[in-house]
Amino acid sequence: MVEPHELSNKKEAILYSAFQVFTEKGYHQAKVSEIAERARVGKGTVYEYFDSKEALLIGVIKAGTKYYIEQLNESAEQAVDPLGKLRNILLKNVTILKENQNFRQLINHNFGVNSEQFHLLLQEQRQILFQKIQKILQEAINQQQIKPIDLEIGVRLVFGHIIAMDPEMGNLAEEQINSMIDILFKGLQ
Amino acid sequence: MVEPHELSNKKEAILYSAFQVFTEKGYHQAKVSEIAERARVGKGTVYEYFDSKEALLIGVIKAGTKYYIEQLNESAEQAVDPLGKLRNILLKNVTILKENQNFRQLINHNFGVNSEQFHLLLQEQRQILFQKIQKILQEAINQQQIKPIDLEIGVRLVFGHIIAMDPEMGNLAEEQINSMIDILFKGLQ
Amino acid sequence: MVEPHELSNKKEAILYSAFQVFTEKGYHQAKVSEIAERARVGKGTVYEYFDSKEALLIGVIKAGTKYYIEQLNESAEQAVDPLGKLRNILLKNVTILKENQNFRQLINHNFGVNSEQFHLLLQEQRQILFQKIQKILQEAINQQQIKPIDLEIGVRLVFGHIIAMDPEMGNLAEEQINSMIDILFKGLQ
Amino acid sequence: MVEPHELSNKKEAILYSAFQVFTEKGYHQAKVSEIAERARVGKGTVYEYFDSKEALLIGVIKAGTKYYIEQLNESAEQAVDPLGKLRNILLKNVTILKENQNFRQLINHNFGVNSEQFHLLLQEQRQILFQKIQKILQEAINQQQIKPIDLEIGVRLVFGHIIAMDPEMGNLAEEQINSMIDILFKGLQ
DNA sequence: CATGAATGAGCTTTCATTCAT
DNA sequence: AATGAATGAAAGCTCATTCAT
Repeated sequence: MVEPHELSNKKEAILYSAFQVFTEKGYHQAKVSEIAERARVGKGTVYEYFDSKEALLIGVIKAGTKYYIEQLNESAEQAVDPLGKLRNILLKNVTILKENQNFRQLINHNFGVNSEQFHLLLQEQRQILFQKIQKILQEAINQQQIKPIDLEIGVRLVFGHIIAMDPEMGNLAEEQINSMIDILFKGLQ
Repeated sequence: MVEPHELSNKKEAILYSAFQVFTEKGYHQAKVSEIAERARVGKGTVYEYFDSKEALLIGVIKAGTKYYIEQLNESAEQAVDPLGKLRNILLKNVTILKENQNFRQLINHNFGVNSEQFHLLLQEQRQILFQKIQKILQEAINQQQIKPIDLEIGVRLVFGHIIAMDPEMGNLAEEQINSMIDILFKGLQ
Repeated sequence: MVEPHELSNKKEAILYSAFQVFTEKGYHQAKVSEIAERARVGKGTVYEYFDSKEALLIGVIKAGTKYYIEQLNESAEQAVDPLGKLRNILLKNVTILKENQNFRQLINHNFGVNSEQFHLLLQEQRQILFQKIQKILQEAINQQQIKPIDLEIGVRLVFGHIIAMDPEMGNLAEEQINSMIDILFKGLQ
Repeated sequence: MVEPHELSNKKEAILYSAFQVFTEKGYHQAKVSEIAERARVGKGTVYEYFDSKEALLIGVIKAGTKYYIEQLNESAEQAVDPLGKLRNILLKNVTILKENQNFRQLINHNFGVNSEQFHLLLQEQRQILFQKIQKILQEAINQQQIKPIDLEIGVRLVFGHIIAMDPEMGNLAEEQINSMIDILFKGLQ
């Protein structure tokens, strides 16, 4: 485990430390002073790199979702046929959430942050994911792996599955996860 | 639209006013003083009826989820066969969320409230809903309307659909909603 | 032990209940509502009999010091010669304070009450005690039991002894108390 | 007279300003905001140096009693024989209390503060004084300046004298004070 | 670039007191 | 005379942010 202050550059140290603190305590309970301490920098230094506590949250979320989407993309690329890609995305998603429950908490526990910017960012990130899924679904339709459906609906169904398999509701066996995906695919065929 | 202070009894006026304010601003941004003002009572009066700001949030959530679950139950009862009930619940859910977007916000915007009690309450309410769905799925299996599946999986799939049809991601036409439900049912058969 | 609410008339019940609560918690920690409850009357009723919380404290102190001084007087009267009276007063004082430690606390714990009236009252009561002592000392001088001293000094010395024998600093054996009085008398002779 | 804000360091300015306000108004009537204002610092700054309002009171008392006991010690050291030391302590005590009536008020007016810590501190300080007196009395006994008495009693008698000579009951002439001390010594011989 | 001492706006909560019944 | 629901002033404390060094 890397400690925040061991990171080479200060901005990253602050970001990582903020990730930890926001995750553990939630935005409102998190203190800038604690973030600074864990990053082993002065409180003022945090403000050299980020305009405000909220900007810090935004930064953390940005870095987090970037990583998340990259991971999903990578795992998608390891399959060739569209349904294989979709299955990989769904499986990987469970893995990421399970291995990194903090990440989930980071977003959920901070949903209460009433900030236009925060919500726009989350929506934006969701859009990126949605477009990826949409593209895969279109391929699947083109290759007649699933019947032609309204893509809006398709994306939502996949997203619903992502939520349905969230380890926060309790862990699922590999087998159960695959069954759930099978049911989705069967419905779509 | 009824104004909070028009409600006959003070407790209800406070509860309703709190609902509005929590919804609009989120828990942390909400001021007890504003809640009191809108309910046209003194700040102290709020504390006559609720022990703390948090107790007020709990009260609001309790009233809200009670209403929500009652509505879903009622609409379920209007069908006789299990899949009909399930369809009704899913349809009604969309209607409730659409008509009452505040309610969604109330829960989402306050998810960040770091309170044991708050999370327990939400979990408890979700359990009630889950048990209802589980019972319906069992009936559907018994009547051979769907194939015998792991109920855990079944409940999650329905829950995933509830999320997938959330009007917050944009409104869906009646037709689209029904197709989504059809896909679910097809997957389960 | 008599409970406050068993007293025949409401004013006394309130007074006694106030005595208990002020004693146990001190003036600032005492709540009018608790005083009312213990006296088994409504909060409003307290205000029928006393203008304010402070007036209630004054009332309690008045009743308490009246009792205290009466007791000292009575015990003084049980001796005939002045020095005997003085010894009795000093002995009785220890007994009262020991048996009724609450009474001490009532005065000490509320010394912080920053009220002109309160301090005047205490001073007034002290004056009454001082005059009694002064009179006895004068008699003792007249009867040549002690040498003629400045009465101001004499009164203070007796008062100092009262404090010196306070059971709050720890209990003294009967024998120790008498030794202390002997030392005082020897000094005065 | 030095104004609090003229003190070189902030902590001292706050301490002195707190001393004034606690003295003038008593603990409960004192507002942290007023203490801050008089020290010409922000309210938050007070909390940088002291954890709470109560910690501030403790700090003030500590500084005050430290000064008080140091003064008494110093004046004791200016005599060689034990009874001389005792006389010096008693005389100095009157001077301190007279010159610094606030100090007395600080302790008396705050006796009502219902805090374990506060009372422990006062008791502790009283013990220090008592031990000093006890040691002197023992020396006096050893040197046969007074007859061998129970030291517990001796200490109390001296303490009673300290109270008896309190300028709050009215000023005493130098001569009167010395007579009072003479009476004590005569009693002890 | 880096710091952390200083700041003060802003919030929840308590409770003496009032007054309509 | 008796009540207690309603009130709102008042105060301690937190912590994001600033800025002089």
